[in-house]
Amino acid sequence: MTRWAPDAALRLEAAALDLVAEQGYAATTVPQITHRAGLTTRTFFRHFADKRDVFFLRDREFPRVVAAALEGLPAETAPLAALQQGLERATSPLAQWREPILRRRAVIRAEDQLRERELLKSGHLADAIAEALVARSRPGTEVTPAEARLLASVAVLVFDRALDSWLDGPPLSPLSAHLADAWRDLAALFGP
Amino acid sequence: MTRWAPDAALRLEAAALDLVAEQGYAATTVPQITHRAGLTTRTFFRHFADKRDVFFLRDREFPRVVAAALEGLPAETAPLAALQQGLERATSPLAQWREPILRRRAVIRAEDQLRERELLKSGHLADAIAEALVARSRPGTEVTPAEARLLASVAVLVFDRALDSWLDGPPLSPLSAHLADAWRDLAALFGP
DNA sequence: CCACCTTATGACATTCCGTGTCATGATGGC
DNA sequence: GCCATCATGACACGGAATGTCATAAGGTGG
Repeated sequence: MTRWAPDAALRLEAAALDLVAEQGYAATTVPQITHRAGLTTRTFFRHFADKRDVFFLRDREFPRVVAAALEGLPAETAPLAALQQGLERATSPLAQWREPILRRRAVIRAEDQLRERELLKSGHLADAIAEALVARSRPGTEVTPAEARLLASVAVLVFDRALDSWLDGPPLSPLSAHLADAWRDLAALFGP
Repeated sequence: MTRWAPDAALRLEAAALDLVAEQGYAATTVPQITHRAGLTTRTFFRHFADKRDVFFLRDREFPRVVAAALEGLPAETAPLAALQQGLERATSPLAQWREPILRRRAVIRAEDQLRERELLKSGHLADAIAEALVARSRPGTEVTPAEARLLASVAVLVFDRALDSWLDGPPLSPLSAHLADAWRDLAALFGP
Protein backbone atom coordinates (compact mmCIF):
# COMPACT_ATOMS: atom_id res chain seq x y z
CA MET A 1 0.00 0.00 0.00
CA THR A 2 2.23 2.78 1.22
CA ARG A 3 5.46 3.06 -0.68
CA TRP A 4 8.15 4.87 1.26
CA ALA A 5 8.75 3.66 4.77
CA PRO A 6 5.28 2.39 5.68
CA ASP A 7 5.82 3.01 9.35
CA ALA A 8 6.15 6.77 9.48
CA ALA A 9 3.26 7.09 11.93
CA LEU A 10 4.65 4.29 14.09
CA ARG A 11 8.13 5.87 14.10
CA LEU A 12 6.62 9.18 15.13
CA GLU A 13 4.65 7.50 17.89
CA ALA A 14 7.72 5.72 19.22
CA ALA A 15 9.81 8.90 19.10
CA ALA A 16 7.09 10.84 20.90
CA LEU A 17 6.76 8.25 23.66
CA ASP A 18 10.52 8.16 24.16
CA LEU A 19 10.86 11.93 24.33
CA VAL A 20 7.93 12.31 26.69
CA ALA A 21 9.39 9.67 28.97
CA GLU A 22 12.65 11.65 29.03
CA GLN A 23 11.38 15.22 29.25
CA GLY A 24 7.65 15.18 29.91
CA TYR A 25 4.90 16.19 27.52
CA ALA A 26 5.09 19.96 27.78
CA ALA A 27 8.83 20.11 27.17
CA THR A 28 8.59 17.90 24.10
CA THR A 29 8.10 19.78 20.83
CA VAL A 30 6.89 18.47 17.51
CA PRO A 31 10.17 19.41 15.81
CA GLN A 32 12.00 17.25 18.37
CA ILE A 33 9.73 14.31 17.64
CA THR A 34 10.05 14.57 13.89
CA HIS A 35 13.80 15.02 14.07
CA ARG A 36 14.17 11.83 16.06
CA ALA A 37 11.93 9.99 13.61
CA GLY A 38 13.88 11.33 10.64
CA LEU A 39 10.99 13.34 9.25
CA THR A 40 9.91 16.96 9.03
CA THR A 41 7.43 18.89 11.12
CA ARG A 42 5.04 19.22 8.21
CA THR A 43 4.89 15.45 7.82
CA PHE A 44 3.93 15.03 11.46
CA PHE A 45 0.74 16.99 10.89
CA ARG A 46 -0.09 14.90 7.85
CA HIS A 47 -0.25 11.81 10.04
CA PHE A 48 -1.76 13.37 13.15
CA ALA A 49 -4.33 16.10 13.52
CA ASP A 50 -2.36 17.70 16.35
CA LYS A 51 0.43 17.07 18.82
CA ARG A 52 -1.78 15.06 21.19
CA ASP A 53 -3.06 12.71 18.54
CA VAL A 54 0.24 10.89 18.22
CA PHE A 55 -0.46 9.15 21.52
CA PHE A 56 -3.73 7.68 20.28
CA LEU A 57 -2.60 5.98 17.10
CA ARG A 58 -3.77 2.59 18.34
CA ASP A 59 -7.26 3.77 19.24
CA ARG A 60 -8.18 4.72 15.70
CA GLU A 61 -9.64 1.43 14.58
CA PHE A 62 -10.96 0.28 17.94
CA PRO A 63 -14.47 1.75 17.49
CA ARG A 64 -14.78 -0.08 14.18
CA VAL A 65 -13.55 -3.30 15.78
CA VAL A 66 -16.16 -3.10 18.51
CA ALA A 67 -18.89 -2.19 16.03
CA ALA A 68 -17.92 -5.14 13.83
CA ALA A 69 -17.96 -7.46 16.83
CA LEU A 70 -21.46 -6.28 17.70
CA GLU A 71 -22.81 -6.73 14.20
CA GLY A 72 -21.25 -10.19 14.02
CA LEU A 73 -23.40 -11.47 16.87
CA PRO A 74 -26.66 -13.40 16.39
CA ALA A 75 -29.60 -11.10 15.88
CA GLU A 76 -31.51 -12.74 18.72
CA THR A 77 -28.93 -11.69 21.31
CA ALA A 78 -30.45 -9.05 23.56
CA PRO A 79 -28.71 -5.63 23.56
CA LEU A 80 -27.10 -5.90 26.99
CA ALA A 81 -25.84 -9.42 26.35
CA ALA A 82 -24.58 -8.31 22.96
CA LEU A 83 -22.55 -5.54 24.59
CA GLN A 84 -21.03 -7.98 27.06
CA GLN A 85 -20.08 -10.47 24.37
CA GLY A 86 -19.06 -7.83 21.85
CA LEU A 87 -16.72 -6.10 24.28
CA GLU A 88 -15.21 -9.42 25.30
CA ARG A 89 -14.46 -10.36 21.69
CA ALA A 90 -13.20 -6.95 20.65
CA THR A 91 -10.84 -6.69 23.62
CA SER A 92 -9.36 -10.17 23.52
CA PRO A 93 -6.45 -9.09 21.27
CA LEU A 94 -5.45 -6.50 23.89
CA ALA A 95 -3.90 -9.17 26.10
CA GLN A 96 -0.60 -9.04 24.22
CA TRP A 97 -0.41 -5.24 24.33
CA ARG A 98 -0.62 -4.86 28.09
CA GLU A 99 2.85 -3.38 28.59
CA PRO A 100 2.69 -0.69 25.89
CA ILE A 101 -0.82 0.20 27.00
CA LEU A 102 0.45 0.59 30.55
CA ARG A 103 3.27 2.91 29.51
CA ARG A 104 0.92 4.95 27.36
CA ARG A 105 -1.60 5.28 30.18
CA ALA A 106 1.10 6.66 32.46
CA VAL A 107 1.82 9.37 29.91
CA ILE A 108 -1.84 10.23 29.44
CA ARG A 109 -2.61 10.30 33.15
CA ALA A 110 0.11 12.86 33.74
CA GLU A 111 -1.36 15.51 31.45
CA ASP A 112 -4.87 16.94 31.35
CA GLN A 113 -4.46 17.80 27.68
CA LEU A 114 -4.02 14.10 26.95
CA ARG A 115 -6.69 13.01 29.38
CA GLU A 116 -9.32 15.08 27.62
CA ARG A 117 -8.30 13.62 24.28
CA GLU A 118 -8.67 10.15 25.77
CA LEU A 119 -12.17 11.06 26.93
CA LEU A 120 -13.03 12.27 23.44
CA LYS A 121 -11.87 8.94 22.05
CA SER A 122 -14.13 7.19 24.55
CA GLY A 123 -16.93 9.42 23.31
CA HIS A 124 -16.28 8.34 19.74
CA LEU A 125 -16.28 4.74 20.88
CA ALA A 126 -19.67 5.31 22.48
CA ASP A 127 -20.94 6.87 19.26
CA ALA A 128 -19.83 3.85 17.25
CA ILE A 129 -21.40 1.43 19.73
CA ALA A 130 -24.69 3.30 19.75
CA GLU A 131 -24.75 3.29 15.96
CA ALA A 132 -24.01 -0.43 15.83
CA LEU A 133 -26.74 -1.17 18.36
CA VAL A 134 -29.29 0.66 16.25
CA ALA A 135 -28.04 -1.07 13.11
CA ARG A 136 -28.53 -4.53 14.59
CA SER A 137 -31.88 -3.65 16.14
CA ARG A 138 -34.54 -6.22 15.13
CA PRO A 139 -38.21 -6.62 15.95
CA GLY A 140 -38.24 -8.51 19.21
CA THR A 141 -34.99 -6.95 20.45
CA GLU A 142 -35.84 -3.41 19.42
CA VAL A 143 -33.44 -0.60 20.38
CA THR A 144 -34.34 3.06 20.02
CA PRO A 145 -31.56 5.61 19.40
CA ALA A 146 -32.02 7.01 22.91
CA GLU A 147 -31.73 3.56 24.47
CA ALA A 148 -28.72 2.85 22.29
CA ARG A 149 -26.94 5.96 23.54
CA LEU A 150 -27.57 4.96 27.14
CA LEU A 151 -26.42 1.41 26.53
CA ALA A 152 -23.33 2.65 24.72
CA SER A 153 -22.43 5.04 27.53
CA VAL A 154 -22.77 2.25 30.03
CA ALA A 155 -20.66 -0.07 27.89
CA VAL A 156 -17.87 2.49 27.63
CA LEU A 157 -18.02 3.11 31.36
CA VAL A 158 -17.65 -0.61 31.97
CA PHE A 159 -14.87 -0.91 29.42
CA ASP A 160 -12.86 1.97 30.86
CA ARG A 161 -13.26 0.63 34.36
CA ALA A 162 -12.31 -2.92 33.37
CA LEU A 163 -9.28 -1.71 31.45
CA ASP A 164 -8.10 0.27 34.45
CA SER A 165 -8.44 -2.56 36.93
CA TRP A 166 -6.81 -4.91 34.42
CA LEU A 167 -3.82 -2.59 34.10
CA ASP A 168 -3.61 -2.12 37.86
CA GLY A 169 -3.92 -5.81 38.60
CA PRO A 170 -1.48 -8.71 38.24
CA PRO A 171 0.03 -9.10 34.76
CA LEU A 172 -1.61 -12.40 33.90
CA SER A 173 -5.20 -11.86 34.98
CA PRO A 174 -7.41 -11.96 31.88
CA LEU A 175 -9.13 -8.77 30.79
CA SER A 176 -12.37 -10.72 30.33
CA ALA A 177 -12.51 -11.36 34.06
CA HIS A 178 -12.21 -7.66 34.79
CA LEU A 179 -14.95 -6.97 32.26
CA ALA A 180 -17.22 -9.45 34.02
CA ASP A 181 -16.39 -7.86 37.37
CA ALA A 182 -17.21 -4.41 36.06
CA TRP A 183 -20.57 -5.56 34.69
CA ARG A 184 -21.32 -7.27 37.99
CA ASP A 185 -20.32 -4.23 40.08
CA LEU A 186 -22.55 -2.00 38.03
CA ALA A 187 -25.55 -4.32 38.14
CA ALA A 188 -25.07 -4.68 41.91
CA LEU A 189 -25.74 -0.95 42.31
CA PHE A 190 -29.29 -1.35 41.04
CA GLY A 191 -30.11 -5.01 41.56
CA PRO A 192 -31.00 -6.39 44.99
CA MET B 1 -12.98 42.43 45.74
CA THR B 2 -11.68 43.18 42.31
CA ARG B 3 -10.99 46.80 41.58
CA TRP B 4 -11.10 47.58 37.87
CA ALA B 5 -14.16 46.34 36.05
CA PRO B 6 -14.93 43.24 38.08
CA ASP B 7 -16.50 41.46 35.16
CA ALA B 8 -13.56 41.04 32.82
CA ALA B 9 -14.06 37.27 32.59
CA LEU B 10 -17.78 37.68 31.98
CA ARG B 11 -17.18 40.29 29.29
CA LEU B 12 -14.71 37.99 27.59
CA GLU B 13 -17.18 35.12 27.75
CA ALA B 14 -19.96 37.23 26.24
CA ALA B 15 -17.71 38.53 23.48
CA ALA B 16 -16.54 35.01 22.67
CA LEU B 17 -20.07 33.64 22.47
CA ASP B 18 -21.15 36.49 20.23
CA LEU B 19 -18.22 36.11 17.85
CA VAL B 20 -18.57 32.34 17.66
CA ALA B 21 -22.24 32.71 16.85
CA GLU B 22 -21.31 35.07 14.03
CA GLN B 23 -18.22 33.36 12.59
CA GLY B 24 -17.86 29.94 14.13
CA TYR B 25 -15.21 28.81 16.59
CA ALA B 26 -12.27 28.27 14.24
CA ALA B 27 -12.57 31.68 12.58
CA THR B 28 -12.71 33.47 15.93
CA THR B 29 -9.34 34.55 17.28
CA VAL B 30 -8.41 35.52 20.80
CA PRO B 31 -7.39 39.04 19.68
CA GLN B 32 -10.88 39.48 18.23
CA ILE B 33 -12.47 38.42 21.51
CA THR B 34 -10.31 40.69 23.64
CA HIS B 35 -10.77 43.63 21.31
CA ARG B 36 -14.55 43.33 21.58
CA ALA B 37 -14.27 43.09 25.35
CA GLY B 38 -11.98 46.11 25.50
CA LEU B 39 -8.99 44.15 26.80
CA THR B 40 -5.71 42.79 25.51
CA THR B 41 -4.73 39.32 24.41
CA ARG B 42 -2.44 38.86 27.36
CA THR B 43 -5.28 39.54 29.76
CA PHE B 44 -7.41 36.82 28.14
CA PHE B 45 -4.85 34.20 29.12
CA ARG B 46 -4.76 35.50 32.66
CA HIS B 47 -8.44 34.65 33.06
CA PHE B 48 -8.56 31.47 30.99
CA ALA B 49 -6.02 28.71 30.59
CA ASP B 50 -6.59 28.58 26.85
CA LYS B 51 -8.95 29.67 24.11
CA ARG B 52 -11.45 26.88 24.81
CA ASP B 53 -11.72 27.60 28.49
CA VAL B 54 -13.70 30.79 27.98
CA PHE B 55 -16.76 28.67 27.16
CA PHE B 56 -16.66 26.87 30.49
CA LEU B 57 -16.58 29.77 32.90
CA ARG B 58 -19.83 28.67 34.56
CA ASP B 59 -18.66 25.10 35.15
CA ARG B 60 -15.84 26.10 37.44
CA GLU B 61 -17.69 25.98 40.71
CA PHE B 62 -20.18 23.25 39.84
CA PRO B 63 -18.05 20.36 41.18
CA ARG B 64 -17.76 22.16 44.51
CA VAL B 65 -21.51 22.80 44.56
CA VAL B 66 -22.28 19.14 44.03
CA ALA B 67 -19.71 18.07 46.59
CA ALA B 68 -21.17 20.50 49.13
CA ALA B 69 -24.67 19.19 48.44
CA LEU B 70 -23.46 15.65 49.07
CA GLU B 71 -21.75 16.49 52.31
CA GLY B 72 -24.81 18.37 53.50
CA LEU B 73 -26.95 15.24 53.45
CA PRO B 74 -27.68 13.10 56.53
CA ALA B 75 -24.94 10.60 57.16
CA GLU B 76 -27.44 7.73 57.17
CA THR B 77 -28.42 8.32 53.55
CA ALA B 78 -27.13 5.45 51.43
CA PRO B 79 -24.63 6.38 48.69
CA LEU B 80 -26.96 5.90 45.72
CA ALA B 81 -29.78 7.82 47.37
CA ALA B 82 -27.30 10.52 48.35
CA LEU B 83 -26.28 10.91 44.73
CA GLN B 84 -29.88 11.21 43.62
CA GLN B 85 -30.71 13.82 46.23
CA GLY B 86 -27.39 15.62 45.92
CA LEU B 87 -27.72 15.98 42.15
CA GLU B 88 -31.26 17.19 42.50
CA ARG B 89 -30.29 19.88 44.98
CA ALA B 90 -27.17 20.99 43.15
CA THR B 91 -28.98 21.31 39.83
CA SER B 92 -32.10 23.11 40.99
CA PRO B 93 -30.57 26.57 40.37
CA LEU B 94 -30.00 25.61 36.72
CA ALA B 95 -33.69 26.10 35.91
CA GLN B 96 -33.22 29.82 35.35
CA TRP B 97 -30.18 29.35 33.12
CA ARG B 98 -31.81 27.08 30.56
CA GLU B 99 -31.53 29.48 27.61
CA PRO B 100 -27.85 30.39 27.99
CA ILE B 101 -27.00 26.75 28.63
CA LEU B 102 -28.80 25.83 25.42
CA ARG B 103 -26.87 28.38 23.38
CA ARG B 104 -23.61 27.28 24.89
CA ARG B 105 -24.33 23.62 24.19
CA ALA B 106 -24.92 24.43 20.51
CA VAL B 107 -21.47 25.99 20.34
CA ILE B 108 -19.80 23.09 22.11
CA ARG B 109 -21.57 20.43 20.05
CA ALA B 110 -20.29 21.98 16.84
CA GLU B 111 -16.61 21.58 17.67
CA ASP B 112 -14.70 18.51 18.81
CA GLN B 113 -12.13 20.72 20.51
CA LEU B 114 -14.87 22.03 22.78
CA ARG B 115 -16.55 18.68 23.18
CA GLU B 116 -13.40 17.14 24.59
CA ARG B 117 -13.03 20.00 27.04
CA GLU B 118 -16.60 19.41 28.15
CA LEU B 119 -15.79 15.75 28.73
CA LEU B 120 -12.80 16.76 30.83
CA LYS B 121 -15.02 18.96 32.95
CA SER B 122 -17.36 16.01 33.44
CA GLY B 123 -14.33 14.03 34.51
CA HIS B 124 -13.44 16.64 37.09
CA LEU B 125 -17.02 16.56 38.30
CA ALA B 126 -16.74 12.81 38.73
CA ASP B 127 -13.51 13.26 40.67
CA ALA B 128 -15.17 15.72 43.03
CA ILE B 129 -18.17 13.45 43.54
CA ALA B 130 -15.99 10.42 44.25
CA GLU B 131 -14.01 12.41 46.77
CA ALA B 132 -17.15 13.65 48.47
CA LEU B 133 -18.57 10.15 48.67
CA VAL B 134 -15.46 8.90 50.39
CA ALA B 135 -15.49 11.89 52.73
CA ARG B 136 -19.05 11.20 53.90
CA SER B 137 -18.46 7.46 54.18
CA ARG B 138 -19.54 6.22 57.63
CA PRO B 139 -19.62 2.78 59.26
CA GLY B 140 -22.87 1.26 58.11
CA THR B 141 -22.86 3.02 54.75
CA GLU B 142 -19.22 2.38 53.96
CA VAL B 143 -17.88 3.41 50.56
CA THR B 144 -14.49 2.32 49.28
CA PRO B 145 -12.60 4.56 46.85
CA ALA B 146 -13.20 2.08 44.02
CA GLU B 147 -16.93 2.01 44.72
CA ALA B 148 -16.94 5.78 44.95
CA ARG B 149 -15.38 6.12 41.51
CA LEU B 150 -17.96 3.80 40.00
CA LEU B 151 -20.81 5.60 41.72
CA ALA B 152 -19.42 8.96 40.62
CA SER B 153 -19.09 7.83 37.01
CA VAL B 154 -22.67 6.62 37.06
CA ALA B 155 -23.86 9.86 38.59
CA VAL B 156 -22.13 11.94 35.92
CA LEU B 157 -23.57 9.70 33.21
CA VAL B 158 -27.04 10.23 34.64
CA PHE B 159 -26.48 13.97 35.01
CA ASP B 160 -25.24 14.42 31.45
CA ARG B 161 -28.12 12.40 30.08
CA ALA B 162 -30.72 14.24 32.15
CA LEU B 163 -29.30 17.61 31.17
CA ASP B 164 -29.47 16.69 27.51
CA SER B 165 -33.05 15.50 27.61
CA TRP B 166 -33.98 18.55 29.66
CA LEU B 167 -32.48 20.86 27.04
CA ASP B 168 -34.11 18.92 24.21
CA GLY B 169 -37.52 18.83 25.90
CA PRO B 170 -40.17 21.48 26.42
CA PRO B 171 -38.96 24.66 28.13
CA LEU B 172 -40.92 24.26 31.32
CA SER B 173 -40.35 20.63 32.21
CA PRO B 174 -38.37 20.48 35.46
CA LEU B 175 -34.83 19.15 35.35
CA SER B 176 -35.56 17.02 38.41
CA ALA B 177 -38.04 14.97 36.37
CA HIS B 178 -35.41 14.27 33.74
CA LEU B 179 -32.99 13.27 36.46
CA ALA B 180 -35.54 10.82 37.85
CA ASP B 181 -36.15 9.45 34.36
CA ALA B 182 -32.45 8.95 33.77
CA TRP B 183 -32.02 7.10 37.06
CA ARG B 184 -35.03 4.94 36.21
CA ASP B 185 -33.81 4.18 32.67
CA LEU B 186 -30.45 3.12 33.99
CA ALA B 187 -31.86 0.92 36.73
CA ALA B 188 -34.21 -0.67 34.19
CA LEU B 189 -31.22 -2.00 32.28
CA PHE B 190 -30.19 -4.20 35.18
CA GLY B 191 -33.34 -4.60 37.23
CA PRO B 192 -36.21 -6.80 36.04
C1' DC C 1 -2.10 63.13 53.08
C1' DC C 2 1.62 60.33 51.82
C1' DA C 3 4.56 56.31 51.25
C1' DC C 4 3.85 51.44 50.47
C1' DC C 5 1.96 47.18 49.02
C1' DT C 6 -1.14 44.52 46.25
C1' DT C 7 -3.25 43.35 42.04
C1' DA C 8 -5.27 43.68 37.42
C1' DT C 9 -3.90 45.10 33.21
C1' DG C 10 -0.91 46.82 29.13
C1' DA C 11 3.08 46.33 26.15
C1' DC C 12 6.54 43.73 24.04
C1' DA C 13 9.11 39.69 22.69
C1' DT C 14 9.28 34.91 21.84
C1' DT C 15 8.41 30.01 21.00
C1' DC C 16 5.67 26.59 19.31
C1' DC C 17 1.37 24.88 17.06
C1' DG C 18 -0.94 24.11 12.97
C1' DT C 19 -1.96 25.01 7.94
C1' DG C 20 -1.61 26.47 2.97
C1' DT C 21 1.13 25.94 -0.96
C1' DC C 22 4.33 24.37 -4.18
C1' DA C 23 8.23 21.38 -5.42
C1' DT C 24 10.36 16.77 -5.52
C1' DG C 25 11.14 12.05 -5.73
C1' DA C 26 9.50 7.41 -5.47
C1' DT C 27 6.09 4.07 -6.99
C1' DG C 28 2.89 1.55 -9.89
C1' DG C 29 -0.26 1.13 -13.91
C1' DC C 30 -0.59 1.01 -18.75
C1' DG D 1 9.09 4.50 -20.86
C1' DC D 2 5.31 7.93 -19.98
C1' DC D 3 2.30 9.52 -16.70
C1' DA D 4 -0.72 9.68 -12.68
C1' DT D 5 -0.42 9.25 -7.86
C1' DC D 6 1.04 9.90 -3.32
C1' DA D 7 4.22 10.58 0.62
C1' DT D 8 7.38 13.76 1.79
C1' DG D 9 10.41 18.17 1.85
C1' DA D 10 10.75 23.11 1.93
C1' DC D 11 9.01 27.57 2.86
C1' DA D 12 5.86 30.99 4.54
C1' DC D 13 2.58 32.60 7.78
C1' DG D 14 -1.12 33.52 11.22
C1' DG D 15 -2.55 32.39 15.69
C1' DA D 16 -1.98 30.20 20.44
C1' DA D 17 0.25 30.60 24.60
C1' DT D 18 3.88 32.23 27.85
C1' DG D 19 7.65 35.07 30.12
C1' DT D 20 8.90 39.54 31.55
C1' DC D 21 8.70 44.20 32.73
C1' DA D 22 6.08 48.47 33.18
C1' DT D 23 1.94 50.98 34.67
C1' DA D 24 -2.17 52.35 36.94
C1' DA D 25 -5.73 51.60 40.22
C1' DG D 26 -6.99 50.80 44.78
C1' DG D 27 -6.40 49.65 49.64
C1' DT D 28 -3.55 50.14 54.06
C1' DG D 29 -0.90 52.05 57.79
C1' DG D 30 1.42 55.83 59.48
